[in-house]
Amino acid sequence: MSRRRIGNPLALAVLVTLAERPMHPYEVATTLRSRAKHESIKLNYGSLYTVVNALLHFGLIEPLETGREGGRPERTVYRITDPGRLEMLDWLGELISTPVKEYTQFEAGLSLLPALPPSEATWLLQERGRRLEADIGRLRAVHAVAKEKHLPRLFSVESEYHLALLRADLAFTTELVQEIEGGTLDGLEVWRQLHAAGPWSGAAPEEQG
Amino acid sequence: MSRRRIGNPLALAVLVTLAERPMHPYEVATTLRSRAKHESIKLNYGSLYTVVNALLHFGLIEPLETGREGGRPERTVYRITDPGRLEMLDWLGELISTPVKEYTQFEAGLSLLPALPPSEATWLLQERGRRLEADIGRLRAVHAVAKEKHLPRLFSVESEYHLALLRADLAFTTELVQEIEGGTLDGLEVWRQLHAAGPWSGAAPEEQG
DNA sequence: GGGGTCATGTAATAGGTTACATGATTCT
DNA sequence: AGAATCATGTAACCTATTACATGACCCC
Repeated sequence: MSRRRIGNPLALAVLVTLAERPMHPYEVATTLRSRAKHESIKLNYGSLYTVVNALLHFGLIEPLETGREGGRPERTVYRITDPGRLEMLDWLGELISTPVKEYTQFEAGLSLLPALPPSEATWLLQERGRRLEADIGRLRAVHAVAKEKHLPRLFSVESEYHLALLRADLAFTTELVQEIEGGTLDGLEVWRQLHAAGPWSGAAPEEQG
Repeated sequence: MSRRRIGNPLALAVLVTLAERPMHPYEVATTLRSRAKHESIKLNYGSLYTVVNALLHFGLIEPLETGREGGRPERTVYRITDPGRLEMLDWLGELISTPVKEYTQFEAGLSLLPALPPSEATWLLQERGRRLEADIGRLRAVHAVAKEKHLPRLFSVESEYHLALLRADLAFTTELVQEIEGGTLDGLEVWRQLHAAGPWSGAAPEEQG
């Protein structure tokens, strides 16, 4: 996100789509939408023309032809350039080959967990478990439909990856709840005491650095 | 991130730290740093005073006392307010209880995978596998040290969660490589043909929407 | 004739990061 | 003597999202 001239993931999606064949921006958007790319990539179609202009500015795409039909606004068909193709390969390659720390909401929450009383934490974690189960159920249903339609798995690997992560998340959550409830979590006593003497009482917990 | 008046995770970290005891901003930062919270929460200490001002503005914290020692800049000790405590509980509760779609880099990459030739994809995935193994190794080493120091596991749940995700990621990646190399991935033929007839040839792949 | 979609674009705003600025104190 | 740390703050900047604006075409 730092040294790459354009960081918006929509730009990569546009590049990939134009690598397939030249299109005008709106068609790129409908293509991406029809393939439900917004479910696996954080896309904001409102930024479409901004992004297209940026790609144009850096020479990653170029206008192929521009015409109008009837009284509709003039539309420009763009194609990907050689530098654009390079950028796409490099960018996509990086996404695939290089794991980066992602800072998930839950990880942040867990690292602040001691600030909640154990009983409330337990309840919240159980709630999370239920929601994860529901999410998993929905995703599996989607996969079942995809299978019925004989869509090759190649085109839903991202969804299977997501499912794998959800399962790992659920397993972790369930186990954590059990450890708290079963009293086997190391540190549980400290945690209880922290909240026993009044609301998050003045006593400072031990330093961990 | 939308309806919450302050969305910056640093603000939550500040609230939690001040819930423990009143401090001046700089001390909050050193506390967070010493506990290595930046490893599990995306914190930008450069935004510290901006965030503190925002918290103050919305009445989530308030100045307790303000003094100066020697010729140093005057420093203000803040404490959390009742609304601040509420906000903290609500926010933290949401992070724990409610799974949200996170849009990881890898998932984005996977959803665009067909744009890469299978051979290159395989190589990139293998590279990812190696890096994940290294990451996992490092994390396990950290955990071993923590165990030696007898730090209660309660204070490293976030790290164990992260480890669980890394493992799931690695398992998925390894399996995907095997399916491509073993030729058992459904859609592999389409994929090969897509790239056989020239560079990401003009042939449009089937619609999937 | 009215609502939705086709199709493009821009201006304002929001949100956060970076860089800069200051100056004393403490460590080496 | 010089570097690092203590301690605070602000202004500029960047990036992206939101909202607005326009107008023709198509279906019911």
